[in-house]
Amino acid sequence: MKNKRHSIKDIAAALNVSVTTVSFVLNGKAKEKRISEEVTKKVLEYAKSINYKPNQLAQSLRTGRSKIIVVMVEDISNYFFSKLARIIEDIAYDKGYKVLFCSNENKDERSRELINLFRERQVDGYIIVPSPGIQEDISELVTDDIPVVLFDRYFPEIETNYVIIDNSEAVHNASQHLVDNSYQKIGFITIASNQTQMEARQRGYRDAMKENNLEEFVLEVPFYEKNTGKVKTLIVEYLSNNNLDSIFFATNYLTQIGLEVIRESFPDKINELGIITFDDNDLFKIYFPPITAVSQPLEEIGKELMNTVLKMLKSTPEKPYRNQKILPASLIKRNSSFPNKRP
Amino acid sequence: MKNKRHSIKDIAAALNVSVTTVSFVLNGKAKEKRISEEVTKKVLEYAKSINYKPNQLAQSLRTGRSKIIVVMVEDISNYFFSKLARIIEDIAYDKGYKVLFCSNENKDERSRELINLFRERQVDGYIIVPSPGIQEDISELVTDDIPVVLFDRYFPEIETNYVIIDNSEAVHNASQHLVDNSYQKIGFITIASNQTQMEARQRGYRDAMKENNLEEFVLEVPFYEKNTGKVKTLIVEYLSNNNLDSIFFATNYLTQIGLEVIRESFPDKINELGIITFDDNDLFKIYFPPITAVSQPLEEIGKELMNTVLKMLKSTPEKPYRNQKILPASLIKRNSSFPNKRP
DNA sequence: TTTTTTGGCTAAATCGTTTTATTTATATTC
DNA sequence: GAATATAAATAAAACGATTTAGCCAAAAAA
Repeated sequence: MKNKRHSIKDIAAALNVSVTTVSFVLNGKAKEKRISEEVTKKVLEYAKSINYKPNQLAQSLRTGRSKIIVVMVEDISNYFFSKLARIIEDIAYDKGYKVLFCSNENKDERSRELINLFRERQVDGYIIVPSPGIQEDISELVTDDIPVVLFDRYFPEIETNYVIIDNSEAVHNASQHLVDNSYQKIGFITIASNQTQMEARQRGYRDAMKENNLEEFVLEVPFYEKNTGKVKTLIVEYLSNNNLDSIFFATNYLTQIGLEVIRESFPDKINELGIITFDDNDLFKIYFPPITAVSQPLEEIGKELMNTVLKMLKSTPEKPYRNQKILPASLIKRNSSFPNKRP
Repeated sequence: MKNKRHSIKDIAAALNVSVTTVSFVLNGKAKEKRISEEVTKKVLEYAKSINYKPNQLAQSLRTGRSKIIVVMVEDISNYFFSKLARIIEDIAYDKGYKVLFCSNENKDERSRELINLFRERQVDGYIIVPSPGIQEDISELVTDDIPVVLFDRYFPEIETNYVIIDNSEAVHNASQHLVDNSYQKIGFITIASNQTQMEARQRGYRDAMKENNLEEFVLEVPFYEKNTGKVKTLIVEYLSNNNLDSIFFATNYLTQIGLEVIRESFPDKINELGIITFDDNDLFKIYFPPITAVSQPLEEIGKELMNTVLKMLKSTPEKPYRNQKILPASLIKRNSSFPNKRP
């Protein structure tokens, strides 16, 4: 019962026409290449009847296009990235592309490895959350005219397409929201990093504090410690030393650790501390208290990313498609940032 | 500066040897094919010097192997699946395979579409969370000797490899844990489905109730309603009509909705109702109260899955590799299932 | 010396497409 | 009637590898 796969050759043989003719017809070039209607019809019907599907590998080998797009994120198991992956996946399959997801763990070495791996495979385009030090590798892709779109963060010093959100604006607004709700000693817990998105977030916080003549309390924890123990200790100290009335967590990851710390070391504070987190999560909505979050427009980001790659694929080196998009984030206000609505 | 990619032909030309020779050497067949040490060395060195990387597409076209494995899950943005994806990704890249993730949304139509898509691409192996009605398509893969491993659930009626966990045992234990902590009116909220894993979970609950002479309270909500509204209503009714002292949620997805319902409609109950959920989530640990969860051994599942596919790839149709693995799940006991430790 | 073996290497077919250049037959123009 | 134009189709090269079958010279065996 093993029905062998059919090739264009089989069709040609069966119909007594040449492989070329079949190929032309199947690629919709019948008219242009002046294949008679009669033959065209015959080929199409037969192809359909045997359920012919072209061998994509052969096609790719010949055309140099693989119809595969790589999405490289920091960690695919992260809520933000996995939700986005799902959206990108849908759009891509819709357009006849497949998507390879991979995680670079924000490490340059791994990013490089992955990019090389994919270049061997002649992947058509890249959507990348760049780790801090891979400007050069990205530049190389760009000069080789391979479509790349960065997101979440970017390199101001190199000319690339990117889709990001207005981090500083988002944090600024959210900080102001805390102020408006009469919080006065607002802490900001972030990661020590000079990546654009983290700098922008911190800037947003600092600006808001300055505007309101409030003291700034910033805690920078070292970048992605594997064991969260150290980070926890730092947060405990920080919370003990500063008598804050509210905290802004600059990433989802920190929020999780932060909440854990609060639960373990300051359990009674959970219902009075104002809390805002960057990046939403389904569960924040049902937390006690529900947690106010800066929410990135996932749908829009996904669409914009895919659109950009697809347009780049269609553009020529002479007339490259340029798109540097900054989308606004929204603040989802929940109880955790209203003193009067607690818990 | 665009350094064109090198082909085997370039090497051959540069060294004045044949393409065949180069290929033999690069595939480690120098000895076997009696290529002199001198030539072997020359080729290897040159290949290295120009950083030669074979074109995988051409290789795949010729050999029929693509070094790609597909992982098809219900929804990649789901916590359980995305965590697992991350683990599988690591193992695969380590072994020289790439992984294509995709989501079938538990729909047969989509599963079929995806499988066909990938067969065109001559993907080497499949790891699949099967939607309810695709036995035939799976069977077809099996009879065509394409490696498939099912997981999370399986089809008892067809002979396939699979990696699952002992769902009934896990739920049975967890239910007993509730009983041991003096809960008496234990509800079980699940999805109306005859998939193996859901049936097993319900069986585990019912058996435990019977053994303890406790009444069974099962709520089956319709399968994956897109808008959660209906499900919420059902849960509200169910909770109002039965004066339960504890609830067992059969999936992560239901837990989220359930907690939302409790938060909205029975906010004071959150601190007395016993709660257990199937599938853990990072945030359950820091919930108020922290939620007891049945936790699947992600690492192990991932390893087992990849191992199985890889072994199947190495086996012959005459001597197929068989592996039907049932792994135990563990119960992570947190406050939500101890009346005396609340909240 | 002739035949056989073996060591070292390579030509050419193949995988399944796409695409360029060419052929053949018929119709049109001068 | 010869030259040209057009329609319809095809042969063959190419993409970049792997693999089968075979060549040739030197060494070993007869």
